[in-house]
Amino acid sequence: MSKLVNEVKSEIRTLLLEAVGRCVAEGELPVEPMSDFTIEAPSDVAHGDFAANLALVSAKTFRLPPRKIAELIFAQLALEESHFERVEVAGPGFINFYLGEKYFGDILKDILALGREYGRSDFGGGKRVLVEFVSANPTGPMHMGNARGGALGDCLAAVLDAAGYSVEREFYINDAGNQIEKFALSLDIRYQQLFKGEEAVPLPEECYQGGDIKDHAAEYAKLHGDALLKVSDEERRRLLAEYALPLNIAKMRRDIAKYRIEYDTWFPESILHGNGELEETIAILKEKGLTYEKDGALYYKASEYGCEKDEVIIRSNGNPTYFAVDIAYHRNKFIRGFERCINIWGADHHGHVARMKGAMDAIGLDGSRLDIILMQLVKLLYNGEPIRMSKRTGKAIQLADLLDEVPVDAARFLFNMREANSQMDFDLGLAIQQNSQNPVYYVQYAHARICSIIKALAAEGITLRTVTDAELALLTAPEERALIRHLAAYTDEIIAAAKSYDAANITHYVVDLATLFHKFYNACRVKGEDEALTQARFTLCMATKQVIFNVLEMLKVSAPESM
RNA sequence: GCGCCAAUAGCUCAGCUGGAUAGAGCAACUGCCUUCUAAGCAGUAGGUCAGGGGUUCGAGUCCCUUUUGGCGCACCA
Repeated sequence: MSKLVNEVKSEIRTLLLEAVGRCVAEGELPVEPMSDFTIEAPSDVAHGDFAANLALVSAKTFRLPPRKIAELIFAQLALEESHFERVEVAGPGFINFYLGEKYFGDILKDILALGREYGRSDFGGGKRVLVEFVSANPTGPMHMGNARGGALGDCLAAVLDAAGYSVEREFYINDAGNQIEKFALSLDIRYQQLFKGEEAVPLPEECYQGGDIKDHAAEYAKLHGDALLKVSDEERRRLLAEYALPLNIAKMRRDIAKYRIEYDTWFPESILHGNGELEETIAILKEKGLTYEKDGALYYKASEYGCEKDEVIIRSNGNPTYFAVDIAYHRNKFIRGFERCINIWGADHHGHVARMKGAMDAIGLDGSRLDIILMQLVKLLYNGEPIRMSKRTGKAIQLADLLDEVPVDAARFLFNMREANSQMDFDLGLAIQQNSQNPVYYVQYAHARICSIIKALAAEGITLRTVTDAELALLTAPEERALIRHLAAYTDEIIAAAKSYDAANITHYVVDLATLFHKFYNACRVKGEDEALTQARFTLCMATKQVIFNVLEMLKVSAPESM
């Protein structure tokens, strides 16, 4: 990782604390504990390369006006041997630090030396983290919500990986329980309808209404005829489900692969029913006195763990509820040794969050190590107009429909433009568009443009050579400095995204990077300048190309050499 | 009724977890290609940060409240 930015920040911290020490020694400031203060890169270049708010936050403890404190500290700052050429007190009491020119060149050298590793850090310290996302119900096709969840989860996992966590991706397959019985029943009805007519065997309200169920039944009938009419209801449903479920799961795997997601684990719910972990989990709750029976059902005392009311975990018919199995599933995750488990859930599950965390506490694990990211549902638009139905199937838009229409690059990128917890419009018209309105093309264009410059240089026999610090110091234009500052911020940006579990930081970062490059491109020429300047700008282009590439590679979006 | 999430330019959204004069893109208008990709750039215009209180050196950001939207309060998942 680049340590330059952090070195500089900690240098500022040291310089400031030493200055405060001298102020105290000379009796200019009282002896008080230091308040926490921040060192940030201001959005406005006129405020220096880094700004410290030390004087502002310590106004209260020092009982002096912030501006006065800043000036006392400023007078005691010793900049000799530091990275800084200038410091000033500004505004209400900020202390602004201006970097010397060598820093900017060092950033570029650092990026080129690190290559694909640039941006990665050990912030996460190798802690094991599990990201579970999509986990679509295998009883039907995946929908738009799964599309958003897939893009968010996969990119978040990538961000955490880059930030130094040991990340695994997991898909939980709900291949047992109530919804599978409903699935089997739905298949059964559709199967019987093929031979007896729809009127003779009506499909109950609570059954899956989708056409895919009909298709499965018809396909089975084509393969095996009416053989199943002779067996028991139970047997017929079991066989139909055993036929159709693997087909659905295989389809999900194909769509997921097409979406460039690679899971480390596909975890079937049925395992928990078979290996005794479900029983163990319930036994733990019982032993702790956290259950009771009522109306023939077994209740878990959720109200003792932050919930409004208690929850059924075993129904009066003897079947465990989804909640019970989910507790066992999350227990399993922690037993596997993950320090943190991150789940991406639809916002309609938010009522489940406190229950799940409370349940982890209840069984003696730590619910605070479970992080739930809630994702608001997606409203699909076409050039501003809401659309609900697929033109082709007349049914709700599926993930597969989306991937037929929208390039994977665009889908992955656009879904990560908004944080999970915001209601999102996804405009198909925009996503398909291959122009500047579409941010993913804007970014890719910047990459292609750099490649084009490199080709143009090569055509004239110019290749990148090692440039000296003095040559890199030629990069003084505001556009060049702004671009380098932004390149320098990348590692911190990934860490910020990892902390907030929000990959949208990164898409915004790379769009801004593309903007800064395009501005540079229009303001400064690379080819045809003085040889040293051409080489310095060539270096800047290569560093920019590397960072755009690193971002796109992390998001699994392609970085085209030409467009 | 109770709870969770949201509200920033005409539209879609940023705003670095409390910092300096609230920023982009789209839409509108004006410019920039005989020179590295115009899928680009520069400029003009656009705001009571939903309303009202509070906290403090300082609030779009934190607290309270009202309004308006989305979602949830099953022996569904």
